[in-house]
Amino acid sequence: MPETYEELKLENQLCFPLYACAKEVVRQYRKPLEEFNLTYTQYIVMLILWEYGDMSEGQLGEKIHLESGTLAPLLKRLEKSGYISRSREKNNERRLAISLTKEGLALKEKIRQVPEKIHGCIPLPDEDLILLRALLNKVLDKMNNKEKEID
Amino acid sequence: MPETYEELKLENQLCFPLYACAKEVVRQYRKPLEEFNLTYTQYIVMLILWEYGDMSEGQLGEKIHLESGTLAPLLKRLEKSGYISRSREKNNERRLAISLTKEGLALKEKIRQVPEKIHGCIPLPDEDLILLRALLNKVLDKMNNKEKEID
DNA sequence: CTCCATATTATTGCGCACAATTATATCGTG
DNA sequence: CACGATATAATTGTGCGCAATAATATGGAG
Repeated sequence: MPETYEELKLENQLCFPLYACAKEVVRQYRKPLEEFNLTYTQYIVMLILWEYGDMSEGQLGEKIHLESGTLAPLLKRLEKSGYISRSREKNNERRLAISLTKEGLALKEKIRQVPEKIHGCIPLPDEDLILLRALLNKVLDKMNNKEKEID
Repeated sequence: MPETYEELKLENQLCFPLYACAKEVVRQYRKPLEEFNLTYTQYIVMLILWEYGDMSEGQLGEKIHLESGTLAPLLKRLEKSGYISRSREKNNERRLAISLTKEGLALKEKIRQVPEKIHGCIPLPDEDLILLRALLNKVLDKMNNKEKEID
């Protein structure tokens, strides 16, 4: 009986399409974000701040699934770009308060066209996109809950 | 009429769950791959070589969606680990031939348990996983074809 | 109040990712 | 053959991502 190693084939794994797809989508965002001087990850940070308001670095890290090793320098760059300000919280000087600047808030209006542009680049009917999004959100939800159970 | 910026909410976008999910999955792979001295991307390279056989750096790059800027140093590290060898093709010295070593081939047998382990970490019923995989592969397929149309 | 444990962020080191550039080999045309 | 165009890979510079560690602030027990 020949050995086919089915479980190692790319087509039969989730890891590769997820990896490749994520990279492709990030690539699509590069150009439209360029004019705003934002990287993809910085853009996600801005989305979070717009939606949930100012918060500490740690809270931000939880939402975006990033540690301070990545977030700390990234936030410094966002501050340099003028979109956020970094300051210690008065009540607890360990915490770093991340606040939107006036420019950061104003960006929200200017950048609205971007998701629309990207949407046009992803070659799948809307119903498939909705399904895909739902499945991915489901995985994230369950993974988040799993982590909390361990605590 | 209040402005809700629906199109900028995380839940309504594909980009964020895709980004976060991909990161989480890569994270799951880190530990099981550690004992083989492989990173996630190196693991994908090995999967490609096992499935399709030896090829040039450029061909590999097409399959994994990576440029030489990433691939060149990564392949040097894989060579250092003993899993592949790098040599110029006789017929065309511009091309870098990537071949599996004996250790690289042997690894295939040892590593078979890994996908199984990961599968257990992704908290979704099998039918959802199959659907998710199919949707992601569909996006990749269409994006690949789109690129080719441009040429 | 002191001291130790904990919380929070920053730093360092390594590897991935990519754009831009450089280096080298090959190919085609005169 | 010579020379410019193209193909292929390597290098450089910047930023993301993470583990490990360091630095600083807070809180609690005695």
